[in-house]
Amino acid sequence: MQHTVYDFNSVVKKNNGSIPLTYQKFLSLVSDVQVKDIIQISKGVSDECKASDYDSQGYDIPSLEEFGVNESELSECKYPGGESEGLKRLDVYMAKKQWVCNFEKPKSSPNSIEPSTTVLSPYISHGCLSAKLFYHKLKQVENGSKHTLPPVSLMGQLMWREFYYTAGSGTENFDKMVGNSVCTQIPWKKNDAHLKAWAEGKTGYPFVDAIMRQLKQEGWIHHLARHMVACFLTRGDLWISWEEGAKVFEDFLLDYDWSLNAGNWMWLSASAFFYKYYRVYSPVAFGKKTDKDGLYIRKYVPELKKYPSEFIYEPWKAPKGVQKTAGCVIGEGYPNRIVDHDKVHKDNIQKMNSAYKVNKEKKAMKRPRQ
DNA sequence: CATTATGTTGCGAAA
DNA sequence: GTTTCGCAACATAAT
Ligand SMILES: Cc1cc2nc3c(=O)[nH]c(=O)nc-3n(C[C@H](O)[C@H](O)[C@H](O)COP(=O)(O)OP(=O)(O)OC[C@H]3O[C@@H](n4cnc5c(N)ncnc54)[C@H](O)[C@@H]3O)c2cc1C
Repeated sequence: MQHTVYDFNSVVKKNNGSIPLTYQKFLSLVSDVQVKDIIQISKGVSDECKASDYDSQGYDIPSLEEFGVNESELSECKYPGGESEGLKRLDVYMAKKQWVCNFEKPKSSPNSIEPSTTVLSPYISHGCLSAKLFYHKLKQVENGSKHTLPPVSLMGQLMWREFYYTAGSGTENFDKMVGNSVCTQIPWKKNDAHLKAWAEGKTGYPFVDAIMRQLKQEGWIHHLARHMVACFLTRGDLWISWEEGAKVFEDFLLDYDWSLNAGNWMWLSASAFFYKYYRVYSPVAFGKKTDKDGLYIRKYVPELKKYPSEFIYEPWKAPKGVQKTAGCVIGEGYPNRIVDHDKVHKDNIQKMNSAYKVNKEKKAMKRPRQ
């Protein structure tokens, strides 16, 4: 039994003992692997395996009340747990043949009010939904029809998961920078005030704050929303270690997964797998592409609800009068920006540049010419 | 060994 | 309005 579609040990073996460092390389390694059918378990627990008190309620999952949680104080549960819910969700999406066959991840929206991707991740991460079952259902839906391809297709998404599992399983200290052979060493700085502002959704950048608040409230945010806030915390704006961000994600993501979280954080911080560090997300421009009027911001940062669309992504630019009319003065009802993106992101590109230089020199030292 | 093609998903100014 | 280029050159895999 395994948690992945492919056996990552044999993938690594096939690659002469080292992990594939690119997605395309990974795909080529698994291209001729026949994925076995899933095992159907239809029977219940057989009688001889049942303890004498099998039917007693003593082994039931404790209720929220027993954990000391007052259910009425919780916000709506958007993604209820369990296998039945996971299978139901899988069925809903697999029934949309057109949608699956046209799926292109980079074109999906990070800030739609309802998720633009499947949100199967919490179920897959918790073992409520088998990655192999997802694989076979997807093959079935794609079969015979024209469809998009990895990396952008829905199947491609599942392959990203396989890719990161392979990398994570074959790399020491994969969830850290130090001692991690695939991770570029970058001199991140500690800044507890900035880290706290980021984690609480109080950076003063409405799009970033909306995403962090959705994460806290609902436990799931879109992949590109993760890009936005991960870039902002690390190489884009705050220059704080990706490990700090990963810890916050671990606390709040319903779909938290050791390999996927660490791997994607390294990607976003241009520490591994992705290297074009001058591609920096703008907290003002990025969200506008898919949500010009900032409806998403208005939902998760309600103090800005009444702002005109012109200023919803950069409320500090609104004249005082407009701020007052909208019922929220910047610096009082909503925080001032903790950094100036236009300035710091340029400085940070320079810092990335020198970090890469140092790394290159170190690598050259380690492997002198034979 | 050197060279070259490729890479999920940036942005903003210039042409 | 659309395409191209700068950021300043990235790493990896293939040849
Ligand atoms: C900084 C950062 C941290 C992340 N941390 C996690 C995490 O802890 N757990 C987690 O499951 N995903 C993580 N992801 C990956 C990705 O964002 C989520 O898997 C995806 O958004 C889940 O939504 P979905 O099920 O609707 O995805 P879909 O687009 O519907 O994809 C289907 C499935 O493919 C897999 N998948 C999709 N995208 C990725 C990806 N980039 N990498 C690996 N597998 C992927 C997931 O299992 C997902 O359920 C992270 C991404 C970033 C940028």
